[in-house]
Amino acid sequence: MGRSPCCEKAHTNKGAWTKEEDERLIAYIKAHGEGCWRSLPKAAGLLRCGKSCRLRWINYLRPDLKRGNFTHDEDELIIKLHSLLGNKWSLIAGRLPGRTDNEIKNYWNTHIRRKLLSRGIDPTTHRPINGGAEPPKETTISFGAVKPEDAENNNSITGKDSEPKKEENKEETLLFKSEEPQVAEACPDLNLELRISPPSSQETRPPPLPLEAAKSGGGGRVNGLCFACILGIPNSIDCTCNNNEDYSSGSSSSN
DNA sequence: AATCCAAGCAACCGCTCTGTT
DNA sequence: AAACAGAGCGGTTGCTTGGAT
Repeated sequence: MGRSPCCEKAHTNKGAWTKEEDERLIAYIKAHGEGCWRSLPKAAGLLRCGKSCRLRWINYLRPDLKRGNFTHDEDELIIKLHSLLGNKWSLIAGRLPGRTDNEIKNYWNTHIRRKLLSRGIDPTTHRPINGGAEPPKETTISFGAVKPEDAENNNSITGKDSEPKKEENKEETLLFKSEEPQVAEACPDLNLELRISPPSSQETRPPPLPLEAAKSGGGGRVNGLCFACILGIPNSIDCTCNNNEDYSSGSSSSN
């Protein structure tokens, strides 16, 4: 479609990053912020594509990255979120502070997939591998902090598979027929009527690690917050606590 | 000790989405 | 409304490393 390339490939390095490149990138971002990725390489004196710089920063150089092994709790949370969201790695990563989408995606493909298979669970459908073919049941997942009036609006989308379409205007209620009745089986403690908000910037993230909440299920509370609020889904119909105001005030800046 | 193979991870590629003109 | 540019996402690739033979 005649799109101009994101960079001039002939004069860009590829492959593994050198320490010097890392240092240049870190120094530049510390001094100027993340800004415009397209122009960053030139400004920083890097012979790299802007996309490459962005990826390197986000996946490896960012100071708030946790790195290291995933804990058992993180494993379980990833599984539950994946059963709800599918391969929406960035959304899943948004609920795991210090983890990147790429990291989670790799971890899923290398560890969790196998783990689920060994449990006799299909990692794609979260359904028992030998399980029967139950008819799809309707599941509601909502994205974004839905305003009451919006919730009333009929802007629900009905789809067929478990992969809800991307959020629209960050406020969209998705109603889809899940082919995954097994979600309830795999996670009987999860309230499937969830509203998932898009991941926001680090400052506006929900409180870290909603692990206890995930473990305790939809009804569980951590620090007085219900699971919906901990997932960054204030004002949802699933909210069972009274922290909506606190929450929305701190996480209103959307991306 | 050398070779082979599989697993893990970093990085790339192509596509889609979103904002701007 | 259409075209364009930039950013972000998900799938895939390929290199590195560690264990097995």
